[in-house]
Amino acid sequence: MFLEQEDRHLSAEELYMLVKHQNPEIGLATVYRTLDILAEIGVLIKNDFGDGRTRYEFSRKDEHHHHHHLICLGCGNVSEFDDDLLESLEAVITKRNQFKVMDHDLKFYGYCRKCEEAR
Amino acid sequence: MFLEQEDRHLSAEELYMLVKHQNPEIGLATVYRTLDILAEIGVLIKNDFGDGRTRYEFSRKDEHHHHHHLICLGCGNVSEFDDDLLESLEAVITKRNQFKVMDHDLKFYGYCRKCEEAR
DNA sequence: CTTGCTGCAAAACCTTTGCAAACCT
DNA sequence: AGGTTTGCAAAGGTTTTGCAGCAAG
Repeated sequence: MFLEQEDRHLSAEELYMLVKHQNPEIGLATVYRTLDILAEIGVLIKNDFGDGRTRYEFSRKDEHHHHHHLICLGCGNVSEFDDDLLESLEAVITKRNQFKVMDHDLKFYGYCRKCEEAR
Repeated sequence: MFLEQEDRHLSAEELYMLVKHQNPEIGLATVYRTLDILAEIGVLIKNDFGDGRTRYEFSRKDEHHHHHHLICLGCGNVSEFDDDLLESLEAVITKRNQFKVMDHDLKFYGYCRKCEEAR
């Protein structure tokens, strides 16, 4: 399976449709199974943007700590955003809440330029 | 319906079980319908902690901006965490990414004291 | 020949919906 | 009566699983 085609945040169904063009007899289950494996070995990252389906993106190993997402409430498009400041926050939390932070997930919901103009 | 009983992050199913004790003939659909209404009028907040079900918590109007969550990877327990610093980040994002931020959602995954000790 | 991958269909899971019965006022 | 709310069962949407068949070593 070669899903090098896209660099975005696609759902299993969307990937299925794409892959089906190259390989019409593939099954949706195989896509899910492959995606699961790729996520497990760290090639992909699973994301939940609240639209009821899991979305996958490539994990870039040059990122020491992953980026965050800007989710447009108008068109649903997802863009990315880098920021370091949560790292220091984790230390504060660990001390203050007796909670050993392993990972974090930050999402911003709002409107992209196009959708904001259209409002 | 009186779900004053709990102050945590419960799922519809869990609330259903609780309410059923007082009122055994209630249906799960009614719980969902009521929860939807309460969320719509702002009494409850819907949360998605990645365990496949929506979890509800009371919205406290004394919070100008809502808190964030610490989710234990061991026992699944959810605790809360307050921090102001995302407010200023929103301004940066708006300028830098041409993205009008309406809301944000920050979650930390890790281990609570008990689970961390048990590891 | 044995092991692992595949596709298909069915199941699982959470949530929503249709509808008739029950409940107000 | 008229309108609303209910419970039940069925449907919905996404993801997982069982299993027989195919492929590969």
